[in-house]
Amino acid sequence: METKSVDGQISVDCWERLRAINDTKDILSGKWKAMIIACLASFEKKRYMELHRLLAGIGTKMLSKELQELEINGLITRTVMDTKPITVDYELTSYGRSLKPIIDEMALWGMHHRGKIIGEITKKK
Amino acid sequence: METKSVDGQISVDCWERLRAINDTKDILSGKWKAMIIACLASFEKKRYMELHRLLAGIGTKMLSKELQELEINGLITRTVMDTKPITVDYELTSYGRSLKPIIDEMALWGMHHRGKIIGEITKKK
DNA sequence: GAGACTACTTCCCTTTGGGAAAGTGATACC
DNA sequence: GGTATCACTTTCCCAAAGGGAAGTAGTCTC
Repeated sequence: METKSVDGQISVDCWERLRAINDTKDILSGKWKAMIIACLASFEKKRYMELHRLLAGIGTKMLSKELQELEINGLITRTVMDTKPITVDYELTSYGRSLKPIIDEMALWGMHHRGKIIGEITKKK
Repeated sequence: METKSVDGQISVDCWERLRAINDTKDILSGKWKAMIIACLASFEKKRYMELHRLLAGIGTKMLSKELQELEINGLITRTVMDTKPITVDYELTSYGRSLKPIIDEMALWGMHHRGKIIGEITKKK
Protein backbone atom coordinates (compact mmCIF):
# COMPACT_ATOMS: atom_id res chain seq x y z
CA MET A 1 0.00 0.00 0.00
CA GLU A 2 1.24 3.45 -0.81
CA THR A 3 -0.81 4.84 2.06
CA LYS A 4 1.27 2.90 4.55
CA SER A 5 3.47 5.78 5.66
CA VAL A 6 0.49 8.12 5.76
CA ASP A 7 -1.50 5.69 7.89
CA GLY A 8 1.53 5.29 10.10
CA GLN A 9 1.70 9.03 10.59
CA ILE A 10 -1.98 9.28 11.34
CA SER A 11 -1.70 6.47 13.86
CA VAL A 12 1.22 8.12 15.64
CA ASP A 13 -0.59 11.46 15.82
CA CYS A 14 -3.74 9.76 17.01
CA TRP A 15 -1.84 7.72 19.54
CA GLU A 16 -0.12 10.78 20.98
CA ARG A 17 -3.45 12.57 21.25
CA LEU A 18 -5.00 9.61 23.03
CA ARG A 19 -2.05 9.43 25.39
CA ALA A 20 -2.37 13.14 26.14
CA ILE A 21 -6.08 12.80 26.87
CA ASN A 22 -5.26 9.92 29.17
CA ASP A 23 -2.60 11.92 30.98
CA THR A 24 -5.06 14.74 31.61
CA LYS A 25 -7.69 12.29 32.82
CA ASP A 26 -5.18 10.84 35.27
CA ILE A 27 -4.39 14.27 36.66
CA LEU A 28 -8.10 14.95 37.10
CA SER A 29 -8.84 11.43 38.37
CA GLY A 30 -10.95 10.81 41.43
CA LYS A 31 -14.42 12.00 42.20
CA TRP A 32 -13.51 15.46 43.48
CA LYS A 33 -10.36 16.86 41.84
CA ALA A 34 -12.08 18.73 39.05
CA MET A 35 -14.52 20.25 41.52
CA ILE A 36 -11.76 21.26 43.93
CA ILE A 37 -9.97 23.01 41.09
CA ALA A 38 -13.22 24.68 40.08
CA CYS A 39 -13.71 25.95 43.64
CA LEU A 40 -10.19 27.28 43.90
CA ALA A 41 -10.53 28.87 40.47
CA SER A 42 -13.65 30.72 41.64
CA PHE A 43 -12.42 31.77 45.07
CA GLU A 44 -8.63 32.05 44.66
CA LYS A 45 -8.01 30.81 48.17
CA LYS A 46 -9.89 28.47 50.44
CA ARG A 47 -9.32 26.78 53.77
CA TYR A 48 -9.74 23.09 54.38
CA MET A 49 -13.03 23.46 56.22
CA GLU A 50 -14.38 25.93 53.67
CA LEU A 51 -13.70 23.42 50.90
CA HIS A 52 -15.28 20.73 53.03
CA ARG A 53 -18.46 22.78 53.30
CA LEU A 54 -18.40 23.89 49.67
CA LEU A 55 -18.03 20.36 48.32
CA ALA A 56 -21.16 19.01 49.94
CA GLY A 57 -20.81 15.29 50.48
CA ILE A 58 -17.06 14.90 50.53
CA GLY A 59 -15.53 13.23 53.56
CA THR A 60 -12.41 14.48 55.31
CA LYS A 61 -10.39 11.50 54.15
CA MET A 62 -11.17 12.07 50.50
CA LEU A 63 -10.62 15.80 50.75
CA SER A 64 -7.18 15.31 52.28
CA LYS A 65 -6.25 12.68 49.73
CA GLU A 66 -7.36 14.66 46.72
CA LEU A 67 -5.67 17.83 47.98
CA GLN A 68 -2.42 15.94 48.53
CA GLU A 69 -2.48 14.53 45.03
CA LEU A 70 -3.18 17.95 43.56
CA GLU A 71 -0.27 19.37 45.55
CA ILE A 72 2.07 16.59 44.44
CA ASN A 73 1.21 17.36 40.84
CA GLY A 74 2.02 21.02 41.39
CA LEU A 75 -1.52 22.25 40.80
CA ILE A 76 -2.17 23.75 44.22
CA THR A 77 -0.17 25.13 47.12
CA ARG A 78 -0.78 24.36 50.76
CA THR A 79 0.12 27.05 53.29
CA VAL A 80 -0.30 26.66 57.01
CA MET A 81 -1.40 29.93 58.63
CA ASP A 82 -0.51 30.56 62.23
CA THR A 83 -3.97 31.60 63.33
CA LYS A 84 -5.58 30.85 66.70
CA PRO A 85 -6.46 27.29 65.82
CA ILE A 86 -4.22 26.67 62.83
CA THR A 87 -5.86 26.96 59.44
CA VAL A 88 -4.57 25.84 56.08
CA ASP A 89 -5.01 27.77 52.86
CA TYR A 90 -5.19 26.04 49.51
CA GLU A 91 -4.60 27.98 46.34
CA LEU A 92 -4.17 27.18 42.66
CA THR A 93 -0.68 27.52 41.26
CA SER A 94 -0.32 29.13 37.85
CA TYR A 95 0.05 25.61 36.53
CA GLY A 96 -3.20 24.65 38.21
CA ARG A 97 -4.83 27.69 36.67
CA SER A 98 -3.81 26.36 33.24
CA LEU A 99 -6.50 23.72 33.73
CA LYS A 100 -9.18 26.40 33.83
CA PRO A 101 -10.10 26.13 30.12
CA ILE A 102 -10.88 22.44 30.58
CA ILE A 103 -12.89 23.01 33.75
CA ASP A 104 -14.76 25.89 32.14
CA GLU A 105 -15.62 23.82 29.09
CA MET A 106 -16.82 21.03 31.33
CA ALA A 107 -18.99 23.38 33.37
CA LEU A 108 -20.40 24.93 30.19
CA TRP A 109 -21.16 21.60 28.55
CA GLY A 110 -22.71 20.25 31.74
CA MET A 111 -25.05 23.25 31.96
CA HIS A 112 -26.13 22.88 28.34
CA HIS A 113 -26.56 19.15 28.82
CA ARG A 114 -28.82 19.60 31.82
CA GLY A 115 -30.82 22.17 29.88
CA LYS A 116 -31.19 19.77 26.98
CA ILE A 117 -32.30 16.85 29.16
CA ILE A 118 -34.85 18.99 30.99
CA GLY A 119 -36.07 20.31 27.65
CA GLU A 120 -36.59 16.76 26.39
CA ILE A 121 -38.55 15.78 29.48
CA THR A 122 -40.90 18.75 29.37
CA LYS A 123 -41.42 18.25 25.65
CA LYS A 124 -42.64 14.69 26.22
CA LYS A 125 -45.32 15.75 28.69
CA MET B 1 -24.44 39.72 58.16
CA GLU B 2 -25.17 41.94 55.24
CA THR B 3 -23.21 39.61 52.96
CA LYS B 4 -25.65 36.82 53.62
CA SER B 5 -27.60 37.11 50.38
CA VAL B 6 -24.43 37.65 48.39
CA ASP B 7 -22.82 34.56 49.90
CA GLY B 8 -26.01 32.67 49.21
CA GLN B 9 -25.89 33.70 45.58
CA ILE B 10 -22.24 32.77 45.30
CA SER B 11 -22.94 29.37 46.81
CA VAL B 12 -25.79 28.67 44.42
CA ASP B 13 -23.72 29.66 41.38
CA CYS B 14 -20.81 27.63 42.65
CA TRP B 15 -23.00 24.67 43.40
CA GLU B 16 -24.53 24.72 39.92
CA ARG B 17 -21.10 24.88 38.37
CA LEU B 18 -19.90 21.96 40.44
CA ARG B 19 -22.98 19.97 39.49
CA ALA B 20 -22.41 20.74 35.82
CA ILE B 21 -18.79 19.60 36.04
CA ASN B 22 -19.99 16.43 37.70
CA ASP B 23 -22.55 15.79 35.00
CA THR B 24 -19.90 16.13 32.31
CA LYS B 25 -17.57 13.80 34.21
CA ASP B 26 -20.33 11.22 34.41
CA ILE B 27 -20.90 11.36 30.68
CA LEU B 28 -17.17 10.90 30.09
CA SER B 29 -16.83 8.29 32.83
CA GLY B 30 -14.97 5.07 32.29
CA LYS B 31 -11.46 4.51 31.13
CA TRP B 32 -12.09 4.80 27.40
CA LYS B 33 -15.00 7.14 26.57
CA ALA B 34 -12.98 10.28 26.08
CA MET B 35 -10.57 8.41 23.84
CA ILE B 36 -13.34 6.84 21.80
CA ILE B 37 -14.82 10.28 21.22
CA ALA B 38 -11.40 11.60 20.28
CA CYS B 39 -10.97 8.81 17.72
CA LEU B 40 -14.38 9.39 16.20
CA ALA B 41 -13.72 13.12 16.15
CA SER B 42 -10.52 12.54 14.16
CA PHE B 43 -11.83 9.91 11.76
CA GLU B 44 -15.55 10.72 11.46
CA LYS B 45 -16.48 7.07 11.13
CA LYS B 46 -14.92 3.91 12.47
CA ARG B 47 -15.81 0.25 12.63
CA TYR B 48 -15.77 -1.82 15.80
CA MET B 49 -12.55 -3.64 14.90
CA GLU B 50 -10.85 -0.44 13.77
CA LEU B 51 -11.60 1.15 17.13
CA HIS B 52 -10.37 -2.00 18.83
CA ARG B 53 -7.05 -1.69 17.03
CA LEU B 54 -6.81 2.07 17.48
CA LEU B 55 -7.43 1.94 21.22
CA ALA B 56 -4.51 -0.34 21.99
CA GLY B 57 -5.21 -2.28 25.15
CA ILE B 58 -8.98 -2.16 25.26
CA GLY B 59 -10.81 -5.49 25.45
CA THR B 60 -13.87 -6.30 23.40
CA LYS B 61 -16.05 -6.28 26.49
CA MET B 62 -15.07 -2.76 27.51
CA LEU B 63 -15.32 -1.46 23.95
CA SER B 64 -18.87 -2.77 23.59
CA LYS B 65 -19.88 -1.42 26.96
CA GLU B 66 -18.44 2.03 26.43
CA LEU B 67 -19.92 2.29 22.93
CA GLN B 68 -23.35 1.30 24.26
CA GLU B 69 -23.22 3.94 26.95
CA LEU B 70 -22.14 6.58 24.45
CA GLU B 71 -25.01 5.58 22.18
CA ILE B 72 -27.53 5.68 25.04
CA ASN B 73 -26.41 9.22 25.83
CA GLY B 74 -26.92 10.23 22.22
CA LEU B 75 -23.27 10.97 21.54
CA ILE B 76 -22.67 8.38 18.83
CA THR B 77 -24.70 6.44 16.29
CA ARG B 78 -24.36 2.75 15.58
CA THR B 79 -25.16 1.60 12.04
CA VAL B 80 -24.95 -1.99 10.92
CA MET B 81 -23.67 -2.25 7.36
CA ASP B 82 -24.68 -5.21 5.22
CA THR B 83 -21.19 -6.09 4.07
CA LYS B 84 -19.87 -9.65 3.45
CA PRO B 85 -19.23 -10.29 7.12
CA ILE B 86 -21.38 -7.64 8.75
CA THR B 87 -19.55 -4.58 9.98
CA VAL B 88 -20.76 -1.84 12.29
CA ASP B 89 -19.96 1.82 11.85
CA TYR B 90 -19.77 4.18 14.79
CA GLU B 91 -20.01 7.90 14.27
CA LEU B 92 -20.31 11.00 16.45
CA THR B 93 -23.68 12.71 16.51
CA SER B 94 -23.72 16.50 16.38
CA TYR B 95 -24.30 16.35 20.11
CA GLY B 96 -21.25 14.15 20.49
CA ARG B 97 -19.29 16.64 18.43
CA SER B 98 -20.22 19.32 20.95
CA LEU B 99 -17.80 17.61 23.33
CA LYS B 100 -14.91 18.34 20.98
CA PRO B 101 -13.82 21.54 22.77
CA ILE B 102 -13.39 19.60 26.01
CA ILE B 103 -11.52 16.75 24.33
CA ASP B 104 -9.32 19.20 22.44
CA GLU B 105 -8.47 21.11 25.60
CA MET B 106 -7.65 17.86 27.33
CA ALA B 107 -5.39 16.73 24.49
CA LEU B 108 -3.68 20.12 24.43
CA TRP B 109 -3.11 20.23 28.18
CA GLY B 110 -1.87 16.64 28.22
CA MET B 111 0.71 17.43 25.53
CA HIS B 112 1.95 20.50 27.38
CA HIS B 113 2.03 18.55 30.61
CA ARG B 114 4.14 15.78 29.14
CA GLY B 115 6.47 18.38 27.68
CA LYS B 116 6.80 20.05 31.06
CA ILE B 117 7.51 16.81 32.91
CA ILE B 118 10.14 15.75 30.37
CA GLY B 119 11.67 19.21 30.58
CA GLU B 120 11.94 18.92 34.35
CA ILE B 121 13.60 15.52 34.14
CA THR B 122 16.22 16.59 31.60
CA LYS B 123 16.91 19.75 33.60
CA LYS B 124 17.73 17.72 36.69
CA LYS B 125 20.35 15.62 34.85
C1' DG C 1 -16.56 -29.23 6.98
C1' DA C 2 -12.60 -26.83 9.05
C1' DG C 3 -11.08 -22.41 9.78
C1' DA C 4 -11.39 -17.35 9.63
C1' DC C 5 -13.55 -12.89 10.17
C1' DT C 6 -17.00 -9.86 12.13
C1' DA C 7 -19.24 -8.15 16.35
C1' DC C 8 -20.38 -9.05 20.12
C1' DT C 9 -21.91 -11.44 25.22
C1' DT C 10 -21.09 -14.00 29.42
C1' DC C 11 -18.56 -15.47 33.32
C1' DC C 12 -15.30 -14.98 36.75
C1' DC C 13 -11.92 -12.78 39.10
C1' DT C 14 -8.96 -9.01 41.06
C1' DT C 15 -8.20 -4.29 41.86
C1' DT C 16 -9.51 0.18 42.95
C1' DG C 17 -12.29 3.78 44.67
C1' DG C 18 -14.60 5.73 48.00
C1' DG C 19 -17.56 6.33 52.24
C1' DA C 20 -18.49 6.21 57.54
C1' DA C 21 -16.75 6.57 61.82
C1' DA C 22 -13.53 7.14 65.12
C1' DG C 23 -9.08 8.78 66.67
C1' DT C 24 -5.19 12.40 67.05
C1' DG C 25 -3.07 16.58 68.57
C1' DA C 26 -2.73 21.33 69.03
C1' DT C 27 -4.98 25.37 70.77
C1' DA C 28 -8.49 28.18 72.87
C1' DC C 29 -12.68 29.41 75.26
C1' DC C 30 -15.50 29.34 79.55
C1' DG D 1 -11.14 20.42 83.23
C1' DG D 2 -14.76 19.87 79.84
C1' DT D 3 -15.87 21.19 75.36
C1' DA D 4 -15.04 23.13 70.80
C1' DT D 5 -12.50 24.05 66.48
C1' DC D 6 -9.28 23.00 62.88
C1' DA D 7 -6.88 19.81 60.11
C1' DC D 8 -6.11 15.91 59.48
C1' DT D 9 -5.08 10.22 59.75
C1' DT D 10 -6.42 5.55 60.37
C1' DT D 11 -9.24 1.60 60.07
C1' DC D 12 -12.71 -1.03 58.22
C1' DC D 13 -15.83 -2.15 54.78
C1' DC D 14 -18.33 -2.51 50.43
C1' DA D 15 -19.64 -1.61 45.70
C1' DA D 16 -18.12 -0.64 41.31
C1' DA D 17 -14.73 -0.77 37.73
C1' DG D 18 -12.21 -3.22 34.80
C1' DG D 19 -9.55 -7.15 32.73
C1' DG D 20 -9.00 -12.12 30.63
C1' DA D 21 -10.76 -15.87 28.49
C1' DA D 22 -14.06 -18.28 26.39
C1' DG D 23 -18.45 -18.69 24.04
C1' DT D 24 -22.02 -17.29 20.36
C1' DA D 25 -23.77 -16.48 15.85
C1' DG D 26 -23.69 -15.36 11.10
C1' DT D 27 -21.17 -15.48 6.78
C1' DC D 28 -17.44 -16.49 3.63
C1' DT D 29 -13.18 -19.12 2.01
C1' DC D 30 -10.57 -23.01 0.91
